[in-house]
Amino acid sequence: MSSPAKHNCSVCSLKKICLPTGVGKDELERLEALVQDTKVHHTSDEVIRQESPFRNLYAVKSGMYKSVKLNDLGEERVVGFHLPGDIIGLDAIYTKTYSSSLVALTTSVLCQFNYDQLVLLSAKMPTLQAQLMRLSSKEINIANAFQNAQTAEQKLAGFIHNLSARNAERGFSSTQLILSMSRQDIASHIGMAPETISRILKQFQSNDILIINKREMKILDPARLLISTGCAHA
Amino acid sequence: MSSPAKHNCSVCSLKKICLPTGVGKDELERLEALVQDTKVHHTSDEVIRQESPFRNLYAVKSGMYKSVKLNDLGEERVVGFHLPGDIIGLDAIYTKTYSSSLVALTTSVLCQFNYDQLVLLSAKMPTLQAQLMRLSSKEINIANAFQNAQTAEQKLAGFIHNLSARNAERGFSSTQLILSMSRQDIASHIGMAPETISRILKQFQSNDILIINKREMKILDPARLLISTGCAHA
DNA sequence: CGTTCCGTTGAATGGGATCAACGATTGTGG
DNA sequence: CCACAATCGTTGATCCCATTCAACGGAACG
Repeated sequence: MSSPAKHNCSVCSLKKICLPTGVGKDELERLEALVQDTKVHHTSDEVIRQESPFRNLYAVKSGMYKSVKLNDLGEERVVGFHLPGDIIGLDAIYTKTYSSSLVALTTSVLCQFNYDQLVLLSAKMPTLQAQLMRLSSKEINIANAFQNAQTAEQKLAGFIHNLSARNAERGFSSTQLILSMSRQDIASHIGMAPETISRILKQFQSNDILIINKREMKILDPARLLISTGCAHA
Repeated sequence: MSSPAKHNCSVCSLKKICLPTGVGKDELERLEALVQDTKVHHTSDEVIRQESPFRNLYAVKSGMYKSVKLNDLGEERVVGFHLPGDIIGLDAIYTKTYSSSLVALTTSVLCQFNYDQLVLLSAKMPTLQAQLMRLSSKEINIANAFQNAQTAEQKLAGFIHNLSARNAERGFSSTQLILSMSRQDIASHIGMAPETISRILKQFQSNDILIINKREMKILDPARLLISTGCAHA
């Protein structure tokens, strides 16, 4: 299911958005020393089990993961997708148990930080403390992001736009996206039927807003995609 | 619009859920000294203007507030309601500007904390730092709470159940609720038409799940209300 | 006393879910 | 290596839930 791998925050391309952001060079070594494990996972590997006790925060080093929440009725819901640089587990600080399971969507690598040690270190490193609060704050914004969408078109456009923006934030292409997740995962995440995803993607294609081939998407008209989200005017 | 009022965390009934949680007695005085202002607001007062620069966190001392977000198309959306003890502004730490406006729903009181000073203080007070992270983490959970609901019935039941739980958390009644907000505000918050709110409340009443008179609600059958949320089985 | 907003009710419409079927892809085991 | 199963993605037809439009009584307010 997983195998060890080398880690080194100093040379990691994601340090600009990940935990080390704002942390000084010398201090970085102390943060690095705290990374207990860096593990490789493969598609469908379950990394975190929902309800298990909270001990670690995780940072995505490469690949993609999804968070899946199971309710008392046995219904599954994808609560989020995690890209490289994302911090996972911030919501569990309060609840003390992980609120969802974490599953790899493709071959992916995860860095692991023990939270108690992180807290001890951040007490001595104001920059780390500040970054922890910033990331936690960012997570609140992410969670609130999808509240605007009313129609299925707006929901899906918002999802794609968001994925595009997050890609850009990481220095990846904002127009060339690889959807590592299935249509069902997308549907579950934004709260609609997979059939509707299909139909609206088709609609976007016939309007020349994007081209999609299997799980490779090319955004042709970012401006009209943004308008489709219902968040901006023409 | 607002007038000064006395503040004193030590004797505040909300210290068990508010910022002071976990903070020692002597340390509490230093936190108290940091409260710059405690102001009284009245219905419809705008306390925070969306997009204004982030400087302070706020804690609700009494009453109720709503957060309202305006998008580029001029559409308004209620993104949250704030009860006594709630911390407001945690999402703005990342964005550096407030992402929504804050409006009083009734005569209410707010405590104001300068964030920079709070950070300086928390560097010396691990308990305060821990509470800031806990509260931020809690906010992530709140934002994710409504993702489960599919139907209008589930959304509204979830909203009422949530309000009831938050009331209980504060030592108030979990069955006797005062809805300080309008039906339109509720509708905007959970993403449905105010007419539908009316119809489903009527349905809940004829099923003897609750009784509602103007803005006073009495929950008769919390168990069946929970089932209506679609989060639990019978 | 008129005006405005709030809350409710009725009737009609439509958007998205649901059900069903099918080809394509992936994965499995003999 | 291939037959088979299972999942994925798409398309079509139907239905139902929630929005929309419209109207009205009541309360709050100036």
